[in-house]
Amino acid sequence: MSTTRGRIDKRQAILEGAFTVFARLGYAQAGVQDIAAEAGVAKPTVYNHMTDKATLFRHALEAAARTVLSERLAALDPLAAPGDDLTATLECVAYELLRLHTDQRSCSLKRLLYSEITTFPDALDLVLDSGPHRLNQALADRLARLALSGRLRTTDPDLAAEQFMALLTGPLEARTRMGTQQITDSELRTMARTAVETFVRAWGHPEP
Amino acid sequence: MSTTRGRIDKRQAILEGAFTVFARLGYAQAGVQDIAAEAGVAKPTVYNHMTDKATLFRHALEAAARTVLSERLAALDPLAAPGDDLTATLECVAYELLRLHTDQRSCSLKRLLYSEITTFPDALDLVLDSGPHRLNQALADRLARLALSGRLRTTDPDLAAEQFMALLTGPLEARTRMGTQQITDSELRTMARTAVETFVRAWGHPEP
Amino acid sequence: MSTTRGRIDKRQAILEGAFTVFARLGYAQAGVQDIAAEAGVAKPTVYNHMTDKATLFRHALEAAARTVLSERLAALDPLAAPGDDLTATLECVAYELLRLHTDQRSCSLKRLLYSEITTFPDALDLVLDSGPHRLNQALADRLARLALSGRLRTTDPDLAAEQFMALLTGPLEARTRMGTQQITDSELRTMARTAVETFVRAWGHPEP
Amino acid sequence: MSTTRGRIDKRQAILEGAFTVFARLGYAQAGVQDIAAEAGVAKPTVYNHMTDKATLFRHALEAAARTVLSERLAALDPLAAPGDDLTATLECVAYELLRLHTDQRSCSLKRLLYSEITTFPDALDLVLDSGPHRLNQALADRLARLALSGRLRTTDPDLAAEQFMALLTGPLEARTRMGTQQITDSELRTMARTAVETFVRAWGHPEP
DNA sequence: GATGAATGAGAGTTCATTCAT
DNA sequence: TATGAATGAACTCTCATTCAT
Repeated sequence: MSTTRGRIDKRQAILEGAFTVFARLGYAQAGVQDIAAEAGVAKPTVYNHMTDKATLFRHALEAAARTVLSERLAALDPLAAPGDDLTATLECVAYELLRLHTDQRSCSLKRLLYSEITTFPDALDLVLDSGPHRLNQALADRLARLALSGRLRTTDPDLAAEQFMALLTGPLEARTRMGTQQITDSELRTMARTAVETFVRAWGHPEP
Repeated sequence: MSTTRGRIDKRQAILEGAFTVFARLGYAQAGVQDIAAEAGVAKPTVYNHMTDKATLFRHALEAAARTVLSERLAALDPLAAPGDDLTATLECVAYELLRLHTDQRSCSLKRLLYSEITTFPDALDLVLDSGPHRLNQALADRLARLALSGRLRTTDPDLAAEQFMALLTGPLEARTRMGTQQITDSELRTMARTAVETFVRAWGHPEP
Repeated sequence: MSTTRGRIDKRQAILEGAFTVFARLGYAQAGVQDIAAEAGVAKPTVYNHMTDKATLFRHALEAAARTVLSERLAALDPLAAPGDDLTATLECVAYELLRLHTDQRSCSLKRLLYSEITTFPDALDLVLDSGPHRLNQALADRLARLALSGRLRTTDPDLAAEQFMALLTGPLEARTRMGTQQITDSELRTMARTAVETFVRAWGHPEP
Repeated sequence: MSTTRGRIDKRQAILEGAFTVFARLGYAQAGVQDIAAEAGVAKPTVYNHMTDKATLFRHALEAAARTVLSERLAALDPLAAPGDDLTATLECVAYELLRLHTDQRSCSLKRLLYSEITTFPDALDLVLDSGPHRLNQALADRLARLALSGRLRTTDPDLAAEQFMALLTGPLEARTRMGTQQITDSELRTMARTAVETFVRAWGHPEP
């Protein structure tokens, strides 16, 4: 068992090291050497697990995307049982999503995707399909429930979800200088509040 | 004079060729050879004009960014003299901005920026500062005027501008698969209308 | 015992697999991996039997050389008891030798020797000494007996043997394109007859 | 012109260096590094002239084969105007051929051919066709003339040529240990005399 | 000023060989 | 004993960059 365990650990270490180095240097600049060093193994060991630098890249991307997605999905949980104060719940979710959108891994993943789209057109399928799309859909589901129970007045939950995410993350890009600048937690809360405010103004039920 | 002219032309050809090739292959994959070929000159000629591959990249990026910015600024012109139908004017501007955001050069520029942020931290200053920031500011100016004349009810034109752009371009990313997929013109118009609709609902003056 | 048996079998399998692969790819191109696969064992097992790739090569060569030599020696048997028609006997032996010289293993062995002479100068001692030399000597012995009994008129059986082999195998090289082209059996017979004819004309007793 | 000259010189140096190193180490063991060093140029320069290590090998082989062939053809010249003593002329030619067959380049060429036949099946076409075949044909032509003028009694000059070469070079292989051992000049002369003697005994006109 | 030729440095990939099981 | 996994060393080939023309 320990053998298998060791092998799995090494594979994991390689994938994580690969993502780290790719994120730091970009695909082309990152050397397999560097990745091996980061993972604490020898270069050929990398090739024993992955056939290619390209394959390594794809797998590293996929693993990171999986993690990122599940974190974001988890952030939607509060919407499943919103308290009396819908706006507060939305702000809570919004803040959490913002926080996740600005963390290291998320930014790196986005950057890597953008940079290598042309070289790895198929990487999009690995990441996008199981990424934003699924998140949007999950969010739309929640919003649909809220609409059904009369707490939102949209008839197009997909659109509402899309615009919620747009209002939330759109400003992020400029403020973080495309993910290069950290942003204070309080500013993050403000952004969440602002976005929710506009969202509610546009889609919220005018409670008398 | 013709010599000087030829020199300028060559410089221009090199910059454009560079941007084309960088966009196609990314910074690291693009060879100076390829760029020289694309520009129709010999490799050392490139070095006679630019000291470095890095310098070449920066200049090519800068030139492209200038073009992109001026196009976008021009798209805001209708807002200077909006007709009676504000919504229609906004939709017109929105559509034009969307069109510009989805064209080849814009997408390539964005991709290149994302990919090389870590390698060229200073490229952001060249592009961002004279890019989205200035566009946002110009848009905010227009919106402020509209607010002053009572046609919008915001007191924070910067925020309004930011959210206008967010509602507009946020959905773009998913729909064009990060710029890799073309999008039909009619869909573009729908997106413009949808964004403006929500924007007006949130910020428009409730005309009785 | 079965263990010992299995071990011996494995050793044999490794040696044969090694020769096969070396013959197919050459020493340097042949991977120990390939050899292990051909022999149906794992790579380290090869190293359990042979210390080195080089050692493996030497042993494989030696084994093949032994086989080849014994086959050729056996082909000389008819000369021990030549019938009345000496020419016919010679042709028979000649044909058999030619056949052996053109078979797969012989050609491969020759090729391997030539290719790795510089890398394995000692391989010559393993193969040559117990190869052509011994064959030549055996043939010379037979011819000496024939001379003694008056059926050949040479006084230098070594020379006669050498020239017999030369006349026989010299044309082979060109006709088989250095062993790459198969040759029809009838052509083989013709070549045997032609060589013997000339040999007899030069060395045969002018039977009145 | 000097530029062109320099380029040609370098190309020549590379080809010669390549042949030298390939001969010394074999195709697979020879590093492009080594070849470049031998030629006195940098590694990439080799790649500027030849696309591949394989291409380099082919060209080097071809060049060497051309040289070897022309030398051997020149050795046949005396047969064009044989003096009164045909045997002497034949011995002279035979000796020269032997000498050429035992020189460094010839042996190396043969070794390289044998070693890489499987990897470079087309190399045979480059070398053989313009090699032994043409030599055999040229020799056959000379012998045909001699037969016509009544100084040989063969009716099959091709066969005679083939056997002449066989008698000459067949013993060479064993005596030089496949080209690894030098051979004294006097032994070379003896071998030439012996071969011619047998040849004349078989094909020569029985001068009364 | 523009170019063909040359190069130093370095990348990905493979392989013979060795532990640990 | 036989093997899966790991590694150090080496190799082919590429590229940004610089002379000499």
